[in-house]
Amino acid sequence: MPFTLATWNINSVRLRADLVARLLLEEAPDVLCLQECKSPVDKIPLETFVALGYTHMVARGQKGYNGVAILSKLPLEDAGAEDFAALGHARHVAARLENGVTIHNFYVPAGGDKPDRDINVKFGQKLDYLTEMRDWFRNEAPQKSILVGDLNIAPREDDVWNHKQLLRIVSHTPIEVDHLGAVQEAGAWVDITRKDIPQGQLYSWWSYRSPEWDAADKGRRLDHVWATADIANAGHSSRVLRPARGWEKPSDHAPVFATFDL
DNA sequence: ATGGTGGAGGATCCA
Repeated sequence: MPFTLATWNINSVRLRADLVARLLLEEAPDVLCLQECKSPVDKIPLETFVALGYTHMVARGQKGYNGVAILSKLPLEDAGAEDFAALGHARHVAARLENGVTIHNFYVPAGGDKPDRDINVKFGQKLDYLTEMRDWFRNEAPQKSILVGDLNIAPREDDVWNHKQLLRIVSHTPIEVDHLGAVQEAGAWVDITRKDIPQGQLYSWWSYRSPEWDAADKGRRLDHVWATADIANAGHSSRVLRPARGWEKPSDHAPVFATFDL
């Protein structure tokens, strides 16, 4: 049966609870993974989502920053959370569906402005976070798993609006792309979005600082859906809900969808 | 090299 999942960096789940509700109403994914909730778990407006049939949630939160949540129409079991690089941040949570599929929801550190760990602690933390993700998946050998989230890296040339111009911009530097590739390899993860949409420019994020985001289209594909081979080998399809970037008071990210034949 | 916008929380920190 088809199973539809979406991932969305919401940039404050409390400020944009109405946008989340709109997405759930109009698109009705089975599961919605949110990042940057910027809220303690007990202040997430769960009633709004429960009223729309999303009666299950697994989340980790903190005041003001970070925060990840998995909303679901289907029962979920909390499958834990990791604190890679010991940052003390709510950047990961996992949940298990009754069919045994595990969902990992990640918000990888953005990494600051300068792509040099000697002068920018945040860049070093981002690389360390990815290295610990890699080591963890090397030990776990994930199966029947889906990994989604704002990974804050656009790995391919056609994942950014201008490859050459962004080579020294955090999110597209070769060292970040290498680190992300090592995570992918360690878990034998398949990039579902790019399996389904292999050709052409594809973005999920457009900066607030760029007016005319739609016309200028200076985007990056920072939001990802990966799956292990047992899931990826069955049928699947993907899309980016770009219009959501143009909704009133939008997040700077658009939701990424994947539908699997589970 | 710089600044551009937006969220949290009430000064800056973060993206």
